[in-house]
Amino acid sequence: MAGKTGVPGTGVTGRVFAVLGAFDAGHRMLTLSEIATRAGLPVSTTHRFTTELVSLGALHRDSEGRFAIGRRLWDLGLLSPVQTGLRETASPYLHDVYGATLATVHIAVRDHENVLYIDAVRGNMSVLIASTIGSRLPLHCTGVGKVLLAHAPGRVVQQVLAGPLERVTPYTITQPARLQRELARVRRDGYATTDQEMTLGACSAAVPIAADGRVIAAIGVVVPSLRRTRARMVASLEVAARGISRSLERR
Amino acid sequence: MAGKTGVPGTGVTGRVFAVLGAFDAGHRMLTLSEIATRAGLPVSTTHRFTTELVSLGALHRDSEGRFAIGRRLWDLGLLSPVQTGLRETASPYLHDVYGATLATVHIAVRDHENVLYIDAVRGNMSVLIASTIGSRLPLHCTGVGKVLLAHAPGRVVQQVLAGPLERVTPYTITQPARLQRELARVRRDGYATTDQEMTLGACSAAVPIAADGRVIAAIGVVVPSLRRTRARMVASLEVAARGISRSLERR
DNA sequence: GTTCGCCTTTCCACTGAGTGGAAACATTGT
DNA sequence: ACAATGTTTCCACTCAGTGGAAAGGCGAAC
Repeated sequence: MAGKTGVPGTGVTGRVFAVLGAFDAGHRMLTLSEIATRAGLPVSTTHRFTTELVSLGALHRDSEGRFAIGRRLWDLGLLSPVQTGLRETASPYLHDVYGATLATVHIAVRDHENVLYIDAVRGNMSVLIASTIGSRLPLHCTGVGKVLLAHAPGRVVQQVLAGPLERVTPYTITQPARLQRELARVRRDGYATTDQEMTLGACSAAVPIAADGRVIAAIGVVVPSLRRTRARMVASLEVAARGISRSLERR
Repeated sequence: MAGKTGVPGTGVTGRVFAVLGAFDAGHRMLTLSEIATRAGLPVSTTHRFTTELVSLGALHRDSEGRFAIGRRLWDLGLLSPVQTGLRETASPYLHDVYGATLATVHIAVRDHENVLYIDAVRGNMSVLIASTIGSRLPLHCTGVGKVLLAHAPGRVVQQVLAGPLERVTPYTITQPARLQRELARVRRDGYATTDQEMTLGACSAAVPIAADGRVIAAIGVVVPSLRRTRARMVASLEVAARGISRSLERR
């Protein structure tokens, strides 16, 4: 969450990225000295960098002198390959699921020991929700996270089971053994669910997306309750997941 | 289109961005020497930069040694503020329009003398289409472009009318006077249309999105023909545009 | 198998680009 | 008017960045 304060990184490049790294989801607009503090750099150095970055379009400076990430970086980010193909392919299918369920729909990939949301469709009046596109959440307490973890290499599973399982809500699974059983269930049944394990009042269901026989992503829905709708949700998701897999393979 | 070859930029920062700038929509994966050439830098220098950028997560290197934009930049790009708020707010409304029309739906802002697509919803079996998220197209031959141009500062309009109006298809408007009349019509009627001016076989309709009394974006649809559907398309778009404006204002 | 050509990686002596403390400047609040 | 805080400019020092060259790899051609 917090933006890696300190650690100036070895070269100039590292320091430039320390400046850029001062920005995060909770800090989208920063003043010069805030950047300096958060990046762990002297003000004058920071000033020089920001000035140059602004002239390069990597940063934007508003009329009040505050900085924000610029369009140039937005452009560059969109060229990141892994996501691009997947997102564009999956997007229509996410809408299909949304249309069928009116639930918030997500697609996510695993990024080390986190789930990284790469796209989302949410209605006008959907539930709350912690996840936005680009956000990272723990694997063990989200629907898509459980799916991704269940199909991750053993090494990763070990690491997650070993590292403390953060208790996000009273319902979060924090016992390694229980999580392990849950993961086995996910592999057996082909889908994962959560019940208020990440956000109170929110349940989720998720299924894997395969390509070349490997699970590369997961799609899921978030709803207030799964009581009466679990079967329908899972069915919708499975249809979409198959469609996405098929689209990915013919190219 | 092509990725700014040469121009090493003054400082180290400039050179780093020359490296990153070697990537564009047509060149998402590059080898070391390709980057060096496109960035106008010596190979050894490029090598040093790329190595450092990879370790920072700004670049990704695949198993065959080719480079691509990394996740770190994807993350950063998503923090770019202008788009973020607008995109998230508009997204559900775009789906509404898609649901009502089954046409490809776009939202775009003006970026200098281009239209910059910031989000899109397209169906499984939609028309072709040149625009992807993040792509820039001329203002004078797209629906959203005309809307944005019609409400742009006089200075911008002058510049576009003066600069040669690129003929993209045989139907593209290339006479300044005719474009000017068209813009007046757009302001009067509150919507713009195109008929195969950007892509053969594709027509579009678009309306402005206002915030604080200024036009800040435009949404539009792309369809094979507007003959029988123009009124419905415009109506759907107007409802969505009003909704987006309202959502933007209460915050 | 050998050779050629291209791409990548490592090395290192040189030097100018980057550094950051300090002081001047601007802005805001009391 | 004064203090406090944030921003910008300046400049002497030096260390980080530079890039030519050579070595190492890889694959295609012969």
